[in-house]
Amino acid sequence: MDGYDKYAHEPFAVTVDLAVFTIREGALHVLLVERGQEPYAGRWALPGGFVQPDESAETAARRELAEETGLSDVSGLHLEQLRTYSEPGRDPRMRVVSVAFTALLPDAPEAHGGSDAAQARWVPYGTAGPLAFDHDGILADAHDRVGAKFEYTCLATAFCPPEFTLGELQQVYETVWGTALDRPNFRRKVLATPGFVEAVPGAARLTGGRGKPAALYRAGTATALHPPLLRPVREGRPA
Amino acid sequence: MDGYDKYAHEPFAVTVDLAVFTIREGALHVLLVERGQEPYAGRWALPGGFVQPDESAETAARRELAEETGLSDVSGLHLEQLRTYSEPGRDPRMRVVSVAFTALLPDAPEAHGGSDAAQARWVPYGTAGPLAFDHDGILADAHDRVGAKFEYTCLATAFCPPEFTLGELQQVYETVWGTALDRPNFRRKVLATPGFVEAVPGAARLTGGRGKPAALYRAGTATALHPPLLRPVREGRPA
DNA sequence: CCTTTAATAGTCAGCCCGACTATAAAAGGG
DNA sequence: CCCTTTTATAGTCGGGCTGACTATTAAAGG
Repeated sequence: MDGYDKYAHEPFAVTVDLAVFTIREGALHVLLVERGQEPYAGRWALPGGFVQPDESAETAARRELAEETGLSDVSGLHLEQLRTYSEPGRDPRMRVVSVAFTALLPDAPEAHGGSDAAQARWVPYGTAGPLAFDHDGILADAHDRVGAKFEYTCLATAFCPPEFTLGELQQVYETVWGTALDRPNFRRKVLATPGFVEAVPGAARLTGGRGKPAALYRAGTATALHPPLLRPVREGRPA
Repeated sequence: MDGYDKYAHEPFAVTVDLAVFTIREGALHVLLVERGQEPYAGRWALPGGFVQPDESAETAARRELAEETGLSDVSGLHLEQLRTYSEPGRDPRMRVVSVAFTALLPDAPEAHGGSDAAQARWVPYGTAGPLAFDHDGILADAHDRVGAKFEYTCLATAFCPPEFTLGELQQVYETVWGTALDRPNFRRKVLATPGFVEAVPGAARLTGGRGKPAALYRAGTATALHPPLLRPVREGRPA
């Protein structure tokens, strides 16, 4: 970081890009916006925007998250820096360095237009055509990261409402990993991990579906999973 | 990434900062440079520099790595993006966004001055006083990341020379984790993981120390560790 | 030649986990 | 009202990984 006298080149624009995930009807969805201008006019893209002079990338990301989702309070949502994308040609207009973030939402509020003219929409993961810029790569990296963190953190509860059943938590894992899990074993593992979930004192849900009503749980205080909850190895076809 | 008409603010300077680790005489060392100018004149700092207009942050990081270590070929070294630091006040002179990287070196070539005027030096991890800027935090984050990745990747071989003994590999783990490991169990685990290490055909080292000569191994082709090699839980005092 | 040192081999019990079966408690249909 | 369906929850059993530990081998040094 010495040698500031070298500062004799064009400066950079710094943006944030957001990969915002939620689960709707048992399927993983991503928040996308439709671009109205060139380049990539009409293509879908990750929401994002410029970092303002007085804010950090994290602050900018949370501000964009609030704007694009229309939620009034995004302070409790999981927001995590993914990595920074800085290839020289990634934006044809100018030199843009983008700090990518991943966010996880429990329920899916209908995306509203936000302050920008662009329309924001929830799209099932994998169904959107090629995205603008290098956003396909960013989105894939974000999905990989979330899947990997599910193994050794309690992150999955970020997809759940404040109170949830173990069946719902298991569906979150199955949706993100794309794998079926054994219900008794999943239950045993979650309950055996101290601080992962804690039982809600005197309640059990019944009205919802048919079948025995499930007990309700809240997210616990733990953040890491020791030992980890490894996803099953798919040995059918080694990818 | 829409709304480029908003681009009506001061631009950012983009730099890379490097946390370069190596192991010398059984102790973890970090590459640091001494600052010659204000601010933080005389303080130690992580090596780094500006990203040039025609290069990505990764390219800039590898270029800086070559300059600061004096190595002619850094193409095979492990270099990994850590995260980006963008707090508005982190550099008192101007708005600087820094992409931090972590690098791992097998042997420790004596640090030479590099192209900059600043002197580069290997310093035992933890012994350097408060570093310049927010580099203490970056260095701590890098150390955490390396320790965590040792659990579920084959990254530890990046600290080893091309051919090494299992005892040396174990010392790498013990140095980074700061924990003692059981030798037979470590050996069993490493050899049971396919692709972690592969035996060198017909060689055994003898001249070095007294005791039975150890077999030599090379880094394998595997990159991930399934199941992971978890570091022992220190239950003496819960940090 | 004996001791020291370090690598390697082997043993054994406990725990976690995958696979599986059994029971409980609701809804729905005849 | 009973019986089936559905889902949650409890329990079992064997294999594999792991921590703790002991034994053997092969060198160096006095």
